Amino acid sequence: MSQISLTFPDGNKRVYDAGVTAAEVAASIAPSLAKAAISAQVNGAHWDLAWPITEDARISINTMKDDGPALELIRHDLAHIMARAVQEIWPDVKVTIGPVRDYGWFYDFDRAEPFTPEDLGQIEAKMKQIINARDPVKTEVWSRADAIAYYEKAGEPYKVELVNRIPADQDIRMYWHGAWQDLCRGPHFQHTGQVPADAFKLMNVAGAYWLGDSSRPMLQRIYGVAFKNRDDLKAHLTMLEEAAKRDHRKLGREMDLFHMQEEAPGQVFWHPNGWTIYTTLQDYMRRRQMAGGYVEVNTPQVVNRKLWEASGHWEKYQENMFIVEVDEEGAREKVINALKPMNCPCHVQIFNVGLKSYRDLPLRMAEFGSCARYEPSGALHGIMRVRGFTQDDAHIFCREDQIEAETKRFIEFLSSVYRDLGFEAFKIKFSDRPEKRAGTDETWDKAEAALANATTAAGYEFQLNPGEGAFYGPKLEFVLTDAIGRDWQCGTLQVDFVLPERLDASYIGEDGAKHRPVMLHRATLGSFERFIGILIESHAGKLPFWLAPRQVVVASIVSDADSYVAEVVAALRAAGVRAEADVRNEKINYKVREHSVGKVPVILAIGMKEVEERTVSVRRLGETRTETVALEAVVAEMATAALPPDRR
RNA sequence: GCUGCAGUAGCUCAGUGGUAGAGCACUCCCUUGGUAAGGGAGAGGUCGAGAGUUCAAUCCUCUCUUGCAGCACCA
Repeated sequence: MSQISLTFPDGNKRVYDAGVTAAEVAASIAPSLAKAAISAQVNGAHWDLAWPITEDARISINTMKDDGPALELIRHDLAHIMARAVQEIWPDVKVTIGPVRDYGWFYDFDRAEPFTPEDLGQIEAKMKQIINARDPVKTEVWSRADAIAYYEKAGEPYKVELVNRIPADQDIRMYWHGAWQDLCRGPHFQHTGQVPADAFKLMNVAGAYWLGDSSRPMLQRIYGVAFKNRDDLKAHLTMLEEAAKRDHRKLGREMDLFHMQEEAPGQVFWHPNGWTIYTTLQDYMRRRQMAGGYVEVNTPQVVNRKLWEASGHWEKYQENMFIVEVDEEGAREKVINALKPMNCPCHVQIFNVGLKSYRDLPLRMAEFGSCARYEPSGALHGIMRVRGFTQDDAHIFCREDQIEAETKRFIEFLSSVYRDLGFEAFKIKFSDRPEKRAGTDETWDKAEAALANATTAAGYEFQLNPGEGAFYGPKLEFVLTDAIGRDWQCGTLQVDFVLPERLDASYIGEDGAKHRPVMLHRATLGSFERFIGILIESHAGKLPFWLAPRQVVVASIVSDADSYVAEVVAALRAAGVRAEADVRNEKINYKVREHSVGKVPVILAIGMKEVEERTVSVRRLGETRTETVALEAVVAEMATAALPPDRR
């Protein structure tokens, strides 16, 4: 038998017979390691203890102390254990796939009856039985034909399809937990009893299309979470509860920011408090954009279909557009308009008025553009995914050789804005050419390189989203995360070669001839609606002072202080602070509680002592201590705090 | 759009085949109280909309609508 050399993490090498398993390697080092081993890393790959090693390799043995591999095995084994539990309870259920994901796993089943919450309890109980049975896990590599024959006989059509989809150069691995069998690439524990029986929980059931394809059958997906021990599970469940308290839909109601109602699904009724946030943010963005070399425009909401036909939206985007038909007197047929879903075609119309010179480029045309999109009903989500929203949109008309500089300039602009708004970290996703696309490969090469280079030059890394670009050009997405970890695209920058062509935009170059500009679609916040949703969640409603709708509440302790309260409020307002008086016939405890719950950053309490001394008692949100400060000093401090970041 | 679940007072929620209840919020009265809920009284609901079954529907059935979770979508 041939021999192989294995290199350990400390650099030591040892020679083994080819085909030695990771379990045998562990045993050869120490009995204690053999006992503690759960899996191995072989040349970086996560390796089942039972798999043979056939060539020279770097190896390290994993134990339960190695979080990454341990959690991977726990969650992965639980996926199979859950599938087995389901099939033991309902033998006619068809199994499909069950991968590990953040904090746990899911498994998709085909079953005519829906799973109920009671079913989940029953499945959990069965899973614990399977774990306690400590069934051995066995792995074998099979031929494709054998695997297909096996699953056909077993009546598992989804598995047959999965086997057929495994690439030719990959092993087809069959696993058994006791007598129960599943197709899986592994690795797994050695027996089911290695999974902690008290550190997992089945969370919910939801529909999911087979293979993610909406033309395929809908399956039932059961989600579970799992950890190494019960405390970690508890901590996770507590974290979810805390996150729910930060939900912008809940805080929006509690802080009286906005509401939505049946008659206008996916559209926001902004209340005074919420609209204060909105306009404060918009004022800030307007100043930043002016300083950043943009010109601001405004364009129509309702536009005739002819423009949408010319831009291509009528063909590609009609399903998402609100169409407005108007009976015009004397007209042969109805006039058809659409609410604008995007601002770009309108901006090109402004660009097209008069002749543009190369000296005008780059022309950065901004609009707080109110858009309406008929989003699919299931996609709506609070104020984060809506049908009516306002983008902080702009289109940069430039030459191809200006794309890179403009992109870098925008990333720097965006990151400065995000920093001002409290987002130090954000993700950048880079979506490159899709299969169906306009433009030549050469142009795509240039555009993609420009985006990638500009991102790197601005000092950021990006995550590649292969093939996810728009048909008209590649794009960057700037992604922020909500309270429970869902990603939301906020900012974006998209290169567009197509629209200038379709709408015949041109400029006169140095050579005196007409040229086609490139358009960069870009948004910094994305939409005010979504961004404010993120802002609320990331601050748990405790917005920075300059954005807080009510910055200061001046609360009387006794009614004899009322006139001084009014004086304090007036002084604060005169200094540009959003201040309100609370002289209700309530105890100070009550007022403090109510305004603390309402996330007012500063409460100034006023009793007779303050009246006599011309001071105020300052209580800041999140603190229980108070301090007594002279009125003038507080007004000056609050006035400074109320300044937006770009004015400090 | 798809699958599942849900819609009862402003909010959070209980409840029943014989047309409804709690707590908080709201209004009024008492209370002037020093930093997270003082006390009392009162008002408030076409039980999401429509149709059907029934002597009788908030409750059962169907359709629609909105929301929630996930999937799909996301120029």
